[in-house]
Amino acid sequence: MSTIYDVAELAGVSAKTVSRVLNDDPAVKGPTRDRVRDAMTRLDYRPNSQARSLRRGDNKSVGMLLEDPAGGYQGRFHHAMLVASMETRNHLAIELFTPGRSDFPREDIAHFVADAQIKAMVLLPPLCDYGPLKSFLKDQGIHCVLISPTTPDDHYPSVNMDDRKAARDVTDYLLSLGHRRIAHIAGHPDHAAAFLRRQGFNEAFDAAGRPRPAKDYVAEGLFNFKSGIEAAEKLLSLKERPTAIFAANDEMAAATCSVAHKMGLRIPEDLSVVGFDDAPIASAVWPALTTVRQPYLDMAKRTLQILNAAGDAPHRSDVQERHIIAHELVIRESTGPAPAV
Amino acid sequence: MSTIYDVAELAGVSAKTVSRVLNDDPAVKGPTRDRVRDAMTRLDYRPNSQARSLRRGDNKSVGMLLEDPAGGYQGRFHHAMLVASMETRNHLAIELFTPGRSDFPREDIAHFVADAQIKAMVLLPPLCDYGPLKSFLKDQGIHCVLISPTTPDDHYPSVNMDDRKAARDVTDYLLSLGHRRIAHIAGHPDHAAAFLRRQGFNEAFDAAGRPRPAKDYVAEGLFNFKSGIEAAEKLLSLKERPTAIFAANDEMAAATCSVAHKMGLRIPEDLSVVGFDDAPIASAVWPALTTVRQPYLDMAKRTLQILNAAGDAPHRSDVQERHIIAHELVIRESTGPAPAV
DNA sequence: ATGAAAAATGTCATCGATGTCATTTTGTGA
DNA sequence: TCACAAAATGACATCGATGACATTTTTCAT
Repeated sequence: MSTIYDVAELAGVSAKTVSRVLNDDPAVKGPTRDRVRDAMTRLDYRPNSQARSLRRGDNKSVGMLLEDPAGGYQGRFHHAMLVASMETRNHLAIELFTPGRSDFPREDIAHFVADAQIKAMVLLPPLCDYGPLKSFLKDQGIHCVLISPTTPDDHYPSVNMDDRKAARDVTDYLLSLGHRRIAHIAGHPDHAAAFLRRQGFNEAFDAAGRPRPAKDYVAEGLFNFKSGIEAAEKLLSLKERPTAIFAANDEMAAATCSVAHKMGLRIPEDLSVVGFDDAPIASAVWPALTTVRQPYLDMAKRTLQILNAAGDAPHRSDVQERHIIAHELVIRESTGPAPAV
Repeated sequence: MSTIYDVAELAGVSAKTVSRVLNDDPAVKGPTRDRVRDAMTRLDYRPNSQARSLRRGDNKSVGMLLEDPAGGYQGRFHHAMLVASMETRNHLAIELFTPGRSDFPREDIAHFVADAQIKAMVLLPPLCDYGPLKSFLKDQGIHCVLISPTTPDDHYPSVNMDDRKAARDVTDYLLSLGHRRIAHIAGHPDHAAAFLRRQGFNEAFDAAGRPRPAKDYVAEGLFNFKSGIEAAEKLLSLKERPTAIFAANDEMAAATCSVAHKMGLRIPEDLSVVGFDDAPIASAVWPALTTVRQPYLDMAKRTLQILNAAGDAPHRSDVQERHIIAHELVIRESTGPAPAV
């Protein structure tokens, strides 16, 4: 590997001048700059990032604690962060957080932060609501961004999507298709998102000046396939059978489709189904699900913007910084006009 | 952040001595060592890893190129690598490889390697068989380990599981349960693993001194659910219906279960089904699938062992280094004794 | 008790880049 | 043409750790 000195020698300048070229210092002009550039190319020179950040004292690594880097929400957000950090040239360091093991692996985390020279940390649900972890990081003076936390935090900014609004959009859409008998399969009661989605669902009726669906039109699910099956069976065997079902996530929506098919109902002719998340399963099932796309990539990009900008202005702890990223209603084949009565 | 000098001052020794304690140099003894240790604790000192590897010139970062860090095989291996690298205290750096974009992102990869100070790279299928990438890395002098490559490489060691043997184990097991009409759903013809699994399947019959299954007992699949459905439908409508089906992966095995159920066959009473991979779907379906567990974690551990040992002895290019990691047959509820005729 | 070997610790330079400040070169107006 | 400010470049110290080598302290045989 060639160093800045090799380049300097080849270009016939001092190392400092090479450094200036590297950092786009406007002081270096014309022919000198070109000679240096040329030498860098010829030697296939790459700056040593360790030496660089040792001297500068700064650091571009962003850390992320994950329980399951490959699965579900975390997996999809992880992917988005990787894409986003390629663009911003941030380095993303992943650490597994295994809550099972010992009470709270402070030592591991401290080690991780020091070892990977972490500048800041990204916390996803449910970790972003885990008090001991947050206060530990606060003590260590580590900046964080929280992704869709249940409770906002005074010290750290958060990046969210608007679950309530998204659920309302879904419901508005179903209403606009002429549906009047619209049921909801709610998510796990421990998740704030489940609550907000249900709220948005109800709100749409209020705004449209229609009565909210009867109590038996809202079934309790747990965000998984199995609970979706049970909820759908309950809803679809009501004497006033709904013409549309909005499930709080795609897995339960897929379960709903499967129950409907078993009962001989056609989708979307007899029943419209909407999911939430735009998880892989949403396009894998037939018919492909109408759903809400979680704006993972935009959330990841914003997260990095926040982190890269941090330090420019000190954080004001009297302002809660909540970033709301726009979602998108993805209309596929599982929804259609309400059946004629 | 405190430095080695702060510790030295507090302990009343020189920085070098602190360094010695850090590196477990046996030269430092008794009270001195204790004083230093104590000072480190009091200051919550963490060595600066950048300074350290700048000086040492070595580096513990292991790079991994992934197309989809969250999905399928790559996602599971990624997870295993994260677990394994926590133990060995290696840092794992992930870079997305998006073959779609431009012909071949040499510049991105070179940048990644330099920027993350990569010591070595781990390549998964199908990247580990991608010639241009491998020769590029060779030119850059980067050490690699290939995971389950289709064709072994003279320059780089590989870590594999024995697909042939595993398939044979599955088939032996089915034979031992008394099954005689055993069918196979093969995998995607482009994958070496598909070929090897089919080979192992056949071999079991040879070894048992039985005739190999008729040609129509081997259906061609593509490793996905849909192709599994079609293959299973074909196999289960043969007049001599098989009593056991060994699918080359779990998705196709799950598809087989679903077809069997639709036809009113009970599993395992009427039909035994075996998958391969022990993917999440294997335990998600009912009944849970008997399958072969890919030894992801052991493979990941071995990979890091190889990389951490590399450099101790130079690589001999006349020896192909192939590491075979033991798999495991996971017996669940989808297999049982052959039905009485 | 004494000297030499062994053990413990310290000094200084160094890894590759960049900040500070000094020096050289260039450009400008009289 | 010359003085002098401005622009371009360079010399040197530095970030935090460790290697090479020097120095001090201990140990032990005689």
